[in-house]
Amino acid sequence: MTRLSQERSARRAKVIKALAHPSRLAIAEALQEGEHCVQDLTKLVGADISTVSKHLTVMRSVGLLDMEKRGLKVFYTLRCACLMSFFECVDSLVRDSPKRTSAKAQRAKSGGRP
Amino acid sequence: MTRLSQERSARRAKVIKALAHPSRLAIAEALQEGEHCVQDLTKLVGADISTVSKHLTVMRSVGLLDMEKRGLKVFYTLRCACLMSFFECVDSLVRDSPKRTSAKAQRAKSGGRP
DNA sequence: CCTTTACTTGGCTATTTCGCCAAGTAGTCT
DNA sequence: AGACTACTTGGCGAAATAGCCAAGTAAAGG
Repeated sequence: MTRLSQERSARRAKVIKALAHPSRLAIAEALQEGEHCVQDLTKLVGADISTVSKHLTVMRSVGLLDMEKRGLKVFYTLRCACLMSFFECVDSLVRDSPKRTSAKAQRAKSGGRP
Repeated sequence: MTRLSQERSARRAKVIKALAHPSRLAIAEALQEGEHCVQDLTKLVGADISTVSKHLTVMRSVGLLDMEKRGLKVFYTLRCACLMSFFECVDSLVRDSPKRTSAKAQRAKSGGRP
């Protein structure tokens, strides 16, 4: 692997990691329909507000979100219009994954003597 | 958030987590052009073969990959045809993310008195 | 049967991530 | 100024991840 493609994978991984958490996915989904403040998102995911704030910081730090303070509230918006199609792709995997067996079981299946 | 959408986010997160690592992204990218055996992928990512094998197990366990043993070698293939378009989306974020400042700096910027 | 090749698994430590509580900051309102 | 609301940050223990080495398994070939 070239040095450049290593760096590319590292940069991509940072963004994808920032998405790879149930609460953060729920946040991303909620934000597709428009901006929300931290309070709303906190109710949505049902965790401590400090936890949610840190999730938002993570997502913002990789460029997934924008923030804007208006009065007391901070509104977050999605910067990525293409998430839904990816989620559909992920969901299709979730749907039609065969029950996955361990490599051990796999070996037994293909190589097993009767 | 409903119980059902919590579960959905959890399932999605598992798949996305399995992608959220530089080596695993490199593997996914290599496999888009066709199957590869563990040896090849090990050379590609430049880690111990046991490490690569574990990465492959993770990816397979969430349905991203299929494996097939032929002779001594084990060939892995991608089960997800839609990764490239997602990567392009991620890359666009990587490209045009403004240099992200901390919330502290952000506060100073918008609210600072001259 | 013994060796070699290709891969997986176990076990371990080091690092990272998660989530809460407590404390701090920033606006708003009286 | 003081009180209140909305968020962020620091800190810390618990849990998950990552990587290596060593040991195990499976197929191929002498």
